[in-house]
Amino acid sequence: MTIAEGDVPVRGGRPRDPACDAAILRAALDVFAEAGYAGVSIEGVAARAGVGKATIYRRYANKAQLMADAVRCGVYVDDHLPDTGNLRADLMAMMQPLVDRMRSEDGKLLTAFAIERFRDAELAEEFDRAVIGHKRDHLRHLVRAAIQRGDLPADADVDLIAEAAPAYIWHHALYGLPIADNLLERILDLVLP
Amino acid sequence: MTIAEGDVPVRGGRPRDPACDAAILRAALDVFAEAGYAGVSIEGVAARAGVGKATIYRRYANKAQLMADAVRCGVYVDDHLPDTGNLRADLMAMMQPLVDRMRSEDGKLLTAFAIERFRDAELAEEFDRAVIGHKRDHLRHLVRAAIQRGDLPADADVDLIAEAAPAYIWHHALYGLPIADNLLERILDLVLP
Amino acid sequence: MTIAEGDVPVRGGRPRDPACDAAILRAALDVFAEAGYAGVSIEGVAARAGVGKATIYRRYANKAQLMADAVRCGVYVDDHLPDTGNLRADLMAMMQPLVDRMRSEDGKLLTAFAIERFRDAELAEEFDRAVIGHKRDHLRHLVRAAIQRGDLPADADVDLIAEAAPAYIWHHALYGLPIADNLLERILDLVLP
Amino acid sequence: MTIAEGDVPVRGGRPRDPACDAAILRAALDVFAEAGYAGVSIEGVAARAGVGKATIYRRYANKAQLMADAVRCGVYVDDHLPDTGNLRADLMAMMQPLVDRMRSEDGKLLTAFAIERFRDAELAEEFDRAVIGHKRDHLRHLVRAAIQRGDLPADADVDLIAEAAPAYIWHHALYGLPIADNLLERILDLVLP
DNA sequence: ACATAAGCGAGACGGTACGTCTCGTCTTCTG
DNA sequence: CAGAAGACGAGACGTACCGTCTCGCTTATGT
Repeated sequence: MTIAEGDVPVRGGRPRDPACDAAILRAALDVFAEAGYAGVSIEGVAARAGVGKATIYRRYANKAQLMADAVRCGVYVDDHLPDTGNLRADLMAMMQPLVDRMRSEDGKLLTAFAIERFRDAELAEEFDRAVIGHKRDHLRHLVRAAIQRGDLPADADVDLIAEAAPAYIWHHALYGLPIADNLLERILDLVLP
Repeated sequence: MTIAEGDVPVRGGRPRDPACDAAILRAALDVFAEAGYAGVSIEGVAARAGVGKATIYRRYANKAQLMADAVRCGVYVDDHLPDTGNLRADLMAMMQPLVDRMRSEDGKLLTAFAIERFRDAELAEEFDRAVIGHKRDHLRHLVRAAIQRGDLPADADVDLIAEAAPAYIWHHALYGLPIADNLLERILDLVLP
Repeated sequence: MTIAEGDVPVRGGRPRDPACDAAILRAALDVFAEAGYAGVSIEGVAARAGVGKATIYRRYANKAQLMADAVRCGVYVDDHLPDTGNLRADLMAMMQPLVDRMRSEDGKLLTAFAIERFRDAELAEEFDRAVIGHKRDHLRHLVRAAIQRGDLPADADVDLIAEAAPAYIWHHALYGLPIADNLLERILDLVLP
Repeated sequence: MTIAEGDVPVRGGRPRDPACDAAILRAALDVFAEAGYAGVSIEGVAARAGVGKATIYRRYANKAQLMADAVRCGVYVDDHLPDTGNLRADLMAMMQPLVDRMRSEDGKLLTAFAIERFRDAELAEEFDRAVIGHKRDHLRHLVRAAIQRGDLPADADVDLIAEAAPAYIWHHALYGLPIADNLLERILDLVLP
């Protein structure tokens, strides 16, 4: 499940070359890391990947979709959506990988991409659809389930609790505040009873 | 301090037409509001401003500089730093104006400016020094004072409480989440006891 | 052999569209005839031809090359280089078409182009390389062969005899002297024994 | 009669600075010599002359007029019309000065002037009336006189013989062919018996 | 003597065109 | 049929000049 549109195993004909998939994503991330989003061009990615332009356009409708998928596959891949019945543990499991990645070398890449995401409505939409959306939904689901269980009061603010970790983490990243190892724990200490 | 390069009034030659300065910035902001950053083109701005392209390039080296200045000029900031001894009231007084503007037409502009701030280290530094910095400091000061007064427990997480409102507000703005009228109250309900 | 650079059919890739070749040359000549060389702009030609600018620049490096080829293909095409062993007949066969064209409506166009050729070193070079050069060479070759055969004395002035027709014809055209039907015959009567 | 519009010493105001006239023409000719007609720009000439653009536009409406005047001022003509009864000697005496100047530094200038002459009907008429016209007439007169004397056969082609030297010389100049020292002699050898 | 009027260097102004680049689509050929 | 190669129409990029228009100054003349 690497390619956004899922695999379309059309019948007949030569199958898509998985080596191309990889080469394209690899090249896209490399170029982005070197030159920023504005410096990415489909032609450049194609050349670097040793691939024809059509081979990219056969997979992605445009640059935004390509980059959204590249970032997802390259640095965002933990698609684990835990649901153990322990809200705090589930939130930790979901968000700690993001904190870790933000503290690593990938942090800068991720932040740079996020910023581009804000500038380009198309890119934002693609990325939210492909990567962020169902995580956000799951966060809300976890909080609501906790209320149902009685672990949170009935009038708890579902949205704010669910968004707490992303909001604080990105706020730190964007404003260059240090992201401590225990940042996530402190956030949850603050917003969970 | 409107135009990026400062005023270089060199002597000799016809002076720059201030009406052009205004028309360019006005047009840049208009186009931006309609089409987003990616939708801004120098040619479009020039046409809309009724100005030659050279008249823009005489002032700005490229789109990035133009938009940085446009958005900077389109953003004003008020500077009220209340300190009444009531933490919740002070935080409300400080942050509600930001919420209000975010909900107004200016919201897009403010958000755009923030994004540019993230991209441009120089802009970031200048802006933090001139506008953000002492607000952030004051927020921390208010929280610490509340602890001192015993209004907050001694082990309260100063940084997270102080940053709560900005973090949530910008998070909502950047991710396009609706900013409700009572957003600030809900945030304070969550992070203050 | 319409396009200057010869056909470079490299393998792979979509081949150049011959319809574009034609549309471009047609449009270039039309615009030139209407507005003169100075009035020709690549953008105008592209628009008139219903073609992207890049499609022209893919074929010609600049306006000079385009116009050189356009004139060659449009009004200069008789690439017949006769060599029958009869000097006078060969010279007649080579040059009479030019005289005829000079006497026709195309004459003005041709003259206008020649003048531009003189003003623009780049255009001159392009045109000589693509159109004039091998004709000039062939003229010299014919005269030398005639000397070899003994049809001309051994000390005949190869260059002047070879250039006689072009020199007189262009002289008449440029100075607005009437170009008589039998001009070429009179020239050859004068310079051939 | 140096400046196109003649001198209009209207009353009042500061008079035109003759030093500017000179500097402009000087610079125009210099730039022309270095970069050719197409390489001349008013801005370049102004800069080289140390003069504002308006100071040029006050004198000439556009580049064509500037260059026409520049080249006109750079060209002088001598007016010796010999008639000794020796056709060959007279033709030599009339045309050798032109050959000599064509071989000198002035050659480019003369050629440039001729080209401008072809483009500008007004300039052409003026120049033919003032300079070329009676020379052309005199050439014909000399040839006809030679026929009368029996030095040329009765059916000699007056026009072609009379135009031979100008035609060949200008042909060489315009096409960049080398103009040899003995070019004129060779021409006369060819067209005179 | 001093207002009037124009010339002057400098350079901004609204434009046009340049030649380059990338976009996303479309053909053709090769494996 | 997938893939590489690359042509295609479209249109923005940043640059260079065009010819016009202020600026603040200088330089003669005509009262």
